[in-house]
Amino acid sequence: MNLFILDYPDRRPLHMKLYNQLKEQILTEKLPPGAKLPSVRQLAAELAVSRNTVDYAYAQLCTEGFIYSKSRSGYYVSSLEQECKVRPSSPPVGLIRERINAQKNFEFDFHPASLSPESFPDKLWRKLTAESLSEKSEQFTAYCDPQGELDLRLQIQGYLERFRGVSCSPEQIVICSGLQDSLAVIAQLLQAEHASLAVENPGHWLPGTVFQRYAFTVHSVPVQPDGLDLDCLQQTASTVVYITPSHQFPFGYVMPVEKRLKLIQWMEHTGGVIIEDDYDSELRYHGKPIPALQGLYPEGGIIYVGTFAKVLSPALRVSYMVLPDALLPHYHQLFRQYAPAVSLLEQKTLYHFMMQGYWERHLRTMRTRYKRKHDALLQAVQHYFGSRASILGQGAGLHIVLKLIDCPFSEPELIRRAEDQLVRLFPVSETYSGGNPEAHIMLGFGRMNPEQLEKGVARLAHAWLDDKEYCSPE
Amino acid sequence: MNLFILDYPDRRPLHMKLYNQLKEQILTEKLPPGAKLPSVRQLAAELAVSRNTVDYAYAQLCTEGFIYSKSRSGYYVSSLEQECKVRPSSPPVGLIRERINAQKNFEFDFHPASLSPESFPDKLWRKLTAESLSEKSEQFTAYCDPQGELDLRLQIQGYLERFRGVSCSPEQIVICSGLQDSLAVIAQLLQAEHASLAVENPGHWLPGTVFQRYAFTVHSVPVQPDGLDLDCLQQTASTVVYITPSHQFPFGYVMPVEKRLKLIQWMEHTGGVIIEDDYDSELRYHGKPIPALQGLYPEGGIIYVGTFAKVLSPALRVSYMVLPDALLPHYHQLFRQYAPAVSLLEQKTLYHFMMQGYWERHLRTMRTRYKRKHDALLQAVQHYFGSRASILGQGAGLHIVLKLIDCPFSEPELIRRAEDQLVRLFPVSETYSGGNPEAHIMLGFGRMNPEQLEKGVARLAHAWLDDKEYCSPE
DNA sequence: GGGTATTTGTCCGTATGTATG
DNA sequence: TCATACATACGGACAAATACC
Repeated sequence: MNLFILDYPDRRPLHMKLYNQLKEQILTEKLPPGAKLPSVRQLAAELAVSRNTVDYAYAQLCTEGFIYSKSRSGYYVSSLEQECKVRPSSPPVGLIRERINAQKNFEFDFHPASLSPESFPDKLWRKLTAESLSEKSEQFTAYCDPQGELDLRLQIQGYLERFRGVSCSPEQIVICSGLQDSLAVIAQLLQAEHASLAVENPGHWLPGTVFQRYAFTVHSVPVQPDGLDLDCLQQTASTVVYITPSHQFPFGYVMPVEKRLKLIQWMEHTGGVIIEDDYDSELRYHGKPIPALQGLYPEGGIIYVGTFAKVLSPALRVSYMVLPDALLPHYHQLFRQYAPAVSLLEQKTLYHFMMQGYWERHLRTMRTRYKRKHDALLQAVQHYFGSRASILGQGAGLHIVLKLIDCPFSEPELIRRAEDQLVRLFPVSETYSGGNPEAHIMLGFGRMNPEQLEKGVARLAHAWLDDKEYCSPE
Repeated sequence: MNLFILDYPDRRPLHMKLYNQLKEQILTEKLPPGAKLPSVRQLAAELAVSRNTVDYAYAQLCTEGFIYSKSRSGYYVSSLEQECKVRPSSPPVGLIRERINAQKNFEFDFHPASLSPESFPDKLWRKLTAESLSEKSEQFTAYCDPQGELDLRLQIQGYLERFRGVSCSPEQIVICSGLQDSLAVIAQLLQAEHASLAVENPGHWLPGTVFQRYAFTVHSVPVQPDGLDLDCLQQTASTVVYITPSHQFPFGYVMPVEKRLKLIQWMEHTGGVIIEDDYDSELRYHGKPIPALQGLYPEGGIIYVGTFAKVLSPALRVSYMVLPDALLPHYHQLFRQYAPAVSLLEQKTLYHFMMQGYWERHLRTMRTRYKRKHDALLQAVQHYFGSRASILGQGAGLHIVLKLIDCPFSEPELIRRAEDQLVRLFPVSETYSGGNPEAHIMLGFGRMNPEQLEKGVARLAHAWLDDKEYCSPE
């Protein structure tokens, strides 16, 4: 008789333990095909459990095909020609974990796109996920709208109209899994009629990379404090341009209305396309929020791209874009048969989040929270650096840019010195197409609280401004 | 059996809805005095609610004297006096349901990739999501591993090794949001060294489309009953080939071992790459499961692609691929800075699902469930079509292919006639690069239950085999 | 070899613990 | 705190299959 042990310490239920042990014995052919299992009563008595417990385990094995029941006779092991080959167990695993853990333990992390660690509404999200799962769960057994759920698109449309001045219909909205997904769709959409993209320099590295992989030629166009250099843009003869007009990345410049209108003129004359990335427009800490470029010319030609990554969660992978009406037929032609990039569950949960008003509430909460952090960082920089540094891109988003005055160190050296003080920084140079000409440093303030920000800046001042080296670099 | 409907939108608790409906039926004597009510278990299972819910309703009716319980026997309707006959109003409940059913035109849906509507484990998923959200929710405020969470990749690695004969390390695994995502990554990975892709004809339309957008030349290679025509493959001079060797789409051919080895030889000689799509390999209903091609040559050159869409949910958007070691450096170079395509929450939940053994259990349950449907469909086809049709691709997956013998109708005509009978079909022609030469029809059996399948096939026979038209088409 | 006692699968109602809101 | 709902445990009742006399 086989021995089963059920009373080992484990929080799993009895019937599951029994199920697992039986399955194991069947798979290893200790219970060979055709073998008769002990009767429900016998085994229940032997193990001192209820008959139903055994019954449940048997029933599960039955529905899964391991055993079959002959009524009023007994349970027997099926002859399964199945995958039961017991292969040699997997190779050593712990090594990979070590590699990950080997990373430096920083005390201060100025990541430019990290959010406040405690800010994700996990309990609320759990509740809303439960709601999403309990309604019409059969939806999860079929393919869904490749453009994204209509309910969610309606919510986003309303939000964009009320808060961002974006004018569109829900049919123009496409749910994406992040900027790279949006850009890939856009590149495929445009590649029939366009072949070159202009991007900001400095600017986000991603758009150029994505479009290059779709065989676009990518031109870097310098950015001035009022935004993209339009003369340069014209010289490149690009017909598509990617811009961040409301909060230029990484320097935070805002493109004034005159320039916006000129850009739209350029678009009209060249038949070009503007990709407007409004990535952190929600976060402005003083002054009026800048309405989206798209609202100035909703007739077409502008593709608006937005995300939930900066205010809600970057790990949830939900973003959206607004396509001009003229592009919709081609979009449907190319992507009608595709599947959406974002899980239906996530979409439904986000819909509930927005529909019940939590999104706008969360947005307000985050804005005041980040404003506190933002102000604390500015004050700390002012205090520790004074006239030795100037600040760019303040008043919005999740990071500022520090420009060191008369700095003797290169960017790598600055970062190395900060790391020695267990401070993590992120290079601006990667946003340049041709190196970081000046000593610019990005300081993200999302992750740390005001006290940490203050201490972090103190560490940086110590790392960089040690008077001896600073005043007399050799 | 009386029918109770509990899931109409109403905030009242389930047991109260049930109580009201039961009382209604007793008062109207649809349940006459002395009638035995369905057992607690039976009714609970039928309504898909907890036994306690039914129990509460019964208990309430008991204390109010509508029914009485004979212990260890069942519940019975009491013989009521006359006084309670006053029941004028009946709530207008079913109207909403009607509207929903009204917009659904088709009575029978043979979608080839739809799953069993009730099969998604929504309650379990809710529990596991709750677990995922309560542990380390600060992870949701930062960007995560673009390759996918290591824990999840470990689970997938173990599963692939034990069940599919795929031999790899977790570092080779990449979590993707579906086939198109996997293919896009692969195309970018290969575009530096390769320029042409061979696909099966007939076969899935997606791979060719995706690779074309990455500037690949796509060659269609005919498929024979033992798989891809290797001579044709060689003539195309392609260096990358996409195949479904375990269950060729859509015809279900299995590539025998000899041909697999020849294909590997081809790969070695040409330095080519094989993309093996194992999309529904989990679902085999008789005969030996076919181990993955990758296991025959784990040294490299084969990219293995798998998905959770066919067994768990197509709406959840999670799939995975296994890259050869040699491609990993290039992969990291291209994608290290990207964000993952799949939400962290979904990844964590799926990890818990696999880690706690639910995945393998679910898989077995689904296998037996779909086997029942598969067998029912085959039997129905045999019964209604007999020698007028032959069946391809049986014994696996979620669909079969029907080949009509001496059929006078074209594929569009067949589909139109089926639609007249409110039966929804999906064309095979889209899988051909040059039209559907014969009267092939895909019949997906995932969505319907055995009874529906039987009726659906009867409708098809009626639509197509009406003897007058069949024997003498004008 | 046919009736009978026993075994066995399969149903039943019930009680308690726990998660959630 | 309380109601709701589900998961997990329990032992009793019955009819069909089986073993035994």
